[in-house]
Amino acid sequence: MFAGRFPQSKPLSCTFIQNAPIYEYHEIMKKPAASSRKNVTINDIARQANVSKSTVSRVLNDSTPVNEDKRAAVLEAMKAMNFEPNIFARSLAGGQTKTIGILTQNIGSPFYDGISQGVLSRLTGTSYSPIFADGQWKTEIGRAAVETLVGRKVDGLILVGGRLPMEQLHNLRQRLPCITVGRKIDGWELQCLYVDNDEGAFQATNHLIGLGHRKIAHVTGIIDHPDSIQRLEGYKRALQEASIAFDEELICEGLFDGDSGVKAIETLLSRGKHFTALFAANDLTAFGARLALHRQGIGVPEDVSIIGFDDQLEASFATPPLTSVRQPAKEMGEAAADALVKLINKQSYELPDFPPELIIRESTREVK
Amino acid sequence: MFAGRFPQSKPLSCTFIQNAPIYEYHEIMKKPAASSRKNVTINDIARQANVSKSTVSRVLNDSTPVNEDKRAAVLEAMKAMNFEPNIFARSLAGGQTKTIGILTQNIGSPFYDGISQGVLSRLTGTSYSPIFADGQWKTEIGRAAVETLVGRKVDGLILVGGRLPMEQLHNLRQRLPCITVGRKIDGWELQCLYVDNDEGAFQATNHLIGLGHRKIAHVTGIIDHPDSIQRLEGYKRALQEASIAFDEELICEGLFDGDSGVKAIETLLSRGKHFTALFAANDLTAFGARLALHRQGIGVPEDVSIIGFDDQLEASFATPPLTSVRQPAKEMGEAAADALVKLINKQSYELPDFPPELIIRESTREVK
DNA sequence: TAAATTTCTGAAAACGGTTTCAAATTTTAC
DNA sequence: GTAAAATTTGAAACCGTTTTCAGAAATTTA
Repeated sequence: MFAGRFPQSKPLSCTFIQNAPIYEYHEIMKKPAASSRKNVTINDIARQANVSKSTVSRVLNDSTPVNEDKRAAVLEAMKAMNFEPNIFARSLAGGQTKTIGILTQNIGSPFYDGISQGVLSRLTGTSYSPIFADGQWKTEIGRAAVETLVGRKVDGLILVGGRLPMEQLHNLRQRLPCITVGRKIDGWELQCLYVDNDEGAFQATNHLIGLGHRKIAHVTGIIDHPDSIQRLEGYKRALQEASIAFDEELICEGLFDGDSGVKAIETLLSRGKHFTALFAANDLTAFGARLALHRQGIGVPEDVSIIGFDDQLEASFATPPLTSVRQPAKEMGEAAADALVKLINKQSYELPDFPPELIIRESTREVK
Repeated sequence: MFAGRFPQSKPLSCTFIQNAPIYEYHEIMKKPAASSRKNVTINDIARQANVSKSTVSRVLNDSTPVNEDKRAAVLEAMKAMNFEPNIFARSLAGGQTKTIGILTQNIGSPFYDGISQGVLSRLTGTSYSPIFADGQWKTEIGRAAVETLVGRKVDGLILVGGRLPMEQLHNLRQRLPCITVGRKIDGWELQCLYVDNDEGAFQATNHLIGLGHRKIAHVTGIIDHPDSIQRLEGYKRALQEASIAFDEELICEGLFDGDSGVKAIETLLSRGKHFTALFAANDLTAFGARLALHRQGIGVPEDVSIIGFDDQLEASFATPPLTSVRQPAKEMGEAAADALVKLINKQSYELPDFPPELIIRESTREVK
């Protein structure tokens, strides 16, 4: 697949002889004698501590009171023999799998990536391990991905974005604890973490209006993407509240990428529409637009103000630093992970609020 | 699959009584009566197909030839009853877990993120599910993370970056298939995917030299990070080959973030060092430097040329578009996933080569 | 056609835990 | 001091597969 781009100048190949890869560095690290690596089981512990395996199991799970002497003996044996319970045996026997499924939408967006990062970082160190599956923002693929995760008997599910129909979501929720991130679902108030896109777009647009701008262009994201729709809504709402007529010609359809910003500027200029500000559906698009304007000799923010959405890391270091709507992606991921773990363990929890926040930098200023 | 079980158009709940599904109509999705949601097992299939469970298992694994009639009967029964083997039972019984462990270093770097993405996307759709654990570029945490993954009996391991000492790596490799990405390890030629940082830095520096620059500053990454060290090496090597004396004062220590770029410029200016070009350890740092220069009224590329490293998405849309060393992160992740799956299944494979590639844009030009 | 092979197949034993159930022991109540 | 209740405990069943082992059936060979 890399044929064109990455010429395989030095193709290395690996051949197996009698199923054993050939290693060259034997002297460095001797493998612990394979035979003795037999896993320590609950039975070994039971024997060592002179109790039944039921008792060991009870100590392990703290499920039933156990006499203090025996408990101590068991614990000691476990420590001495370096016992580690077999996760698979445990889950087979009906327990939890200590596994959490994450459905991501792997589009390389800093927002969605940030969420995954937050989840991952918060789960590291707990007894839960995350299994990721990718929905690619496609309904069908997402459905299959969820199926995979459920098939792996995850204890809970974090759904990041995605397009699963409500029906399935409700169904899922009946079966196992779920938390959704980046998607607002009525009736799921307690299992839903999201930034109000509409509100963020409203704030952004309103900020421009407050600076005196009246001709505000907007580059949308992928047109049927829920985030795009809501951001467009917020933009419209702000205009309306300020009694500014919505002008179809100031809208350009984009794809959340940099090129969309470039093309949008070209389109707007070719339409001959005058505009003094631009609200882009995300930062990357804003960068593209800023570049295109620069090429046309149009200054930012002297001639045109620009606002992005995401407040990704690079926004602070753009020239000029980009005003943007901050979405606390990583924090949301962390909160989602925390909440799910509590939900699984039937503990009560609260979901913090994640209001969008307008970060004002130097790409916006009062209209000339 | 999902659709089959949970038909959307007509909300149904499915109850199994003596293995025969009985459908009842409900106006709203209702939870399939929890008690009766008994999973279909190999035994049910055996009964239905009138064979022993051993035979079912054989069909399932294609491990031993089975009479064509029976095989057909089994397959039919499996389809009819919508059988799905229990992964945990399978792994307990000694089989594979169909699980792949990924050790990431979650620093939010576009390069390392891209690798994870590539791995994830390539694994989606295969029978393997990825479990992620985060090493945070810390030896101890990484060690614990690997421990977790191994404890989950993953079939193979992808180690992305990280600082595990060689000893442990060799040890690991004895125990299960491993592929490392973004780290070069002698003796692991067949299990190692990396971009030659030294070479990339060399190309970058050399490009500047070719443009006539002689006073080339360099902002390093985190100083003891292997990538940083190698990039600094490449920079030095290029200078040396061009007989340009290495000047300690042109080096600024950074942290791979945007601020490092800003600070570096401040430092260089305060040192009163004259420089006509800057090679930054990564794009983000380059962005920061470009911004700081802009603030000082120093033009890029008119007065100072800048080169970054990573060629992240935003580089193309910076003002001016940033010349950078491309690392095909996602492709590497994909290749790693492919290779590991083959390694696990004892198939032979080849590792493509991933040479760094200098992407020349508009942030570099001939020295005045 | 009988003997020797080769193919299939099912019973039963793992795999490593959890959980039910009833017996054994200790406490409490009267 | 004894009956009743509560607390611990171990034996055994079970979770859903894979795998070994030996027997049955089909095929070859002599």
